[in-house]
Amino acid sequence: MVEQQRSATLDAVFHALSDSTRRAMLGKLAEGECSVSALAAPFSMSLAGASKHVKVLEAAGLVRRRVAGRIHYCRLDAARLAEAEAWLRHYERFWNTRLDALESLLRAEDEKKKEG
Amino acid sequence: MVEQQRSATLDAVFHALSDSTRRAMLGKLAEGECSVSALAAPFSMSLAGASKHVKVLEAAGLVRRRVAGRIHYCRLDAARLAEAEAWLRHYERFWNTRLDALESLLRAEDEKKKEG
DNA sequence: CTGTTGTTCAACCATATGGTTGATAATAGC
DNA sequence: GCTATTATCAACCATATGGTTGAACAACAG
Repeated sequence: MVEQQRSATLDAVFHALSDSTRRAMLGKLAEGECSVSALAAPFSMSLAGASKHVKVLEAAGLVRRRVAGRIHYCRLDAARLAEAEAWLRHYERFWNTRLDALESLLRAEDEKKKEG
Repeated sequence: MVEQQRSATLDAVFHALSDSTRRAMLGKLAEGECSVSALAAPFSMSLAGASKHVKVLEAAGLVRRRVAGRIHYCRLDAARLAEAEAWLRHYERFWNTRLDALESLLRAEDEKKKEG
């Protein structure tokens, strides 16, 4: 059940990251806290549309919101990004392992040739 | 234009990763090359359905296919995973920076208290 | 040749997604 | 109080997604 939860989290995080508008928003948030309209500004899109993107990021746990008066300030919460990265890192390890295995295989072949 | 291409690639890769069925398939592929039906086996889903997932992974460049007779062998191509990880790693750096900044801020506050 | 296996394709369905507009609510400034 | 600003909500639209079934096709086994 914990696994399912983690899986659902990864679903949401990766889905949130699969849109370039949202990735750009995260890029801006990496510079610091930001209002929703400031986040929306760079895009030729209605504010309501941008607001939906912010909600997707929020639902994925990538963004947190602080309401001050009529302004909603958003900031990055990188913990979930770290989870996603950890998932990917597992495959990086596999990838390196395979490269290492290939390399030592080639080296062994090389030695054989020299000997023969 | 190169940026747009990279962006489209990330779109596809993150979208491919946003489904737990596809992540599980990648998990199996990490163990080694695998036929489509072997990939489909663990899921209570039609073969045609599973085949669609494989195509999504392939379109994202995460999986490569080798056809031998009637069997389609798939294998992981981790290069695109590495790209996605590189994107995430940028934010990890930001995250660490922020933590470091916070830590030194707290340390400074602490020093002040001691002095005062 | 026949039958079975591995796989894709096409058509279809329900639901999700990314976007719009117009209305609504809350707050700040005059 | 009136108006402009910040943001959400609700309804709607077109398209994408994840799944199904049934048919097709290629290849191996008898």
